[in-house]
Amino acid sequence: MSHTFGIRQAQKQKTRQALLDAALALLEEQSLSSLGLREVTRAVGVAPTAFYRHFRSTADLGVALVEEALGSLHPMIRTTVTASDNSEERITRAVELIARHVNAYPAHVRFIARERHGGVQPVREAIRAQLVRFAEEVKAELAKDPESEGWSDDDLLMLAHLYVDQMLITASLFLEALEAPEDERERATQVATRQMRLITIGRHHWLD
Amino acid sequence: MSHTFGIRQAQKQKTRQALLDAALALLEEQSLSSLGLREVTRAVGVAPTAFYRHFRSTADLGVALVEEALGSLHPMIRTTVTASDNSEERITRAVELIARHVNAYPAHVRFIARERHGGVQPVREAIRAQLVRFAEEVKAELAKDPESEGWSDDDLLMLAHLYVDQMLITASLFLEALEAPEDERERATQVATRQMRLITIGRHHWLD
DNA sequence: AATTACAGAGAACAGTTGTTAACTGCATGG
DNA sequence: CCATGCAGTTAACAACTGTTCTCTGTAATT
Repeated sequence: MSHTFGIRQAQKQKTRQALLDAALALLEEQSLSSLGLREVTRAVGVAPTAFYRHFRSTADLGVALVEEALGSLHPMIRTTVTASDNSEERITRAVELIARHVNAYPAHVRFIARERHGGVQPVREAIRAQLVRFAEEVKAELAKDPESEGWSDDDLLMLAHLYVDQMLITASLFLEALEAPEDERERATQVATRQMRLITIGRHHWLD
Repeated sequence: MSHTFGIRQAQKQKTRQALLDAALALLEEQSLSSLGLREVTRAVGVAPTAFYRHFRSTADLGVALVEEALGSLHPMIRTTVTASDNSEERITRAVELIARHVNAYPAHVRFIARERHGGVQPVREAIRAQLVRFAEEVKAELAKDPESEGWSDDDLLMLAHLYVDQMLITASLFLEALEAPEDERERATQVATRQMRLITIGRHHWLD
């Protein structure tokens, strides 16, 4: 589908992306449920009616933003949990990776954190579905680890969700400290690392 | 201040509360940043301009809602962490307490979860400040526990924040399952309990 | 070369919004 | 008992919203 890219299709996708970018920028200071269609088109510089050529409504645009934002988050989560010899090293690497991602895509992270419990139901559901997929991937990755021997499927999924939620909390923590002085960001890193470590310790002794 | 309650003051507080209640109800299907002043007054049945007698803006009303919502959450959190002999029993009691609170004040819980990362800065900050206070209380309660011997202040606070965040996650999980069939709510309880248990295990072995 | 498809523009609509001003009625304090 | 304070009303404003319909230019198809 859509393998043939004429000038036409290219231009359409270009303004579509411009609408998504403008919306994401506007959403730094408000929620999706208050984002106006005209507001977005005005920021892009196109007529309000052009919006309908790409999205049914701002809620529809929001769902598209979920795909974009969590699409970019996808590789991060997988790498985070990938097994390595030293588990302490894995933790610090994971936290650093999250910090790096927040620095690279702050608007995406903010959008997900904000709209996960936001006022637009289709968007909430889209985020929830993606997070469930993430948790399943994390579970599969955890299952490979020899440390997961004797774990039930339910417990693995429970731990996976705990990790996913903890990642979001950490990302949101870094986001709040984005423009803060260096020492506060360092403090955030320390807290996140220790929380992750405590969870990992709990994982080690789960089967006692 | 305001110990003398004439008929006048009583009526004022009555409509003020009516505005808060109406706003909270309207916020079940949208975010605060899209809540209109007229929308609220219409729901209460007063003139739009009456709004200004109580709040400067809807953001101001939001801050007031934070106090109300987290005021009712306050006793819950304290009881949750209160020490008891059996730590397993403490966990199930805590989870049950959260479930009970969500059932009793679903709108409050939804509001906090939604606006914690929402689009209105003063409200975000108010929630953050309250959660910091909660974490400090939890830390103080944890410090009393003989199990906290040898823990640094930083680590106690780190654990306290982990507990507070986990409570919010659990509350939000119960909220999503509020009108779901019984078996899904039971599953939510199981997941929440086991996550809490894993954290507690990590806490037990922290000083190894 | 002629025809079609379609992204985007333009204008107009009914309805909504926040905010200001001047008012009314009544509980309160002197 | 009278004067003041103030919660709530009424009316009006300019600005904004989402949506519909009609139109235009041009890339794609035949």
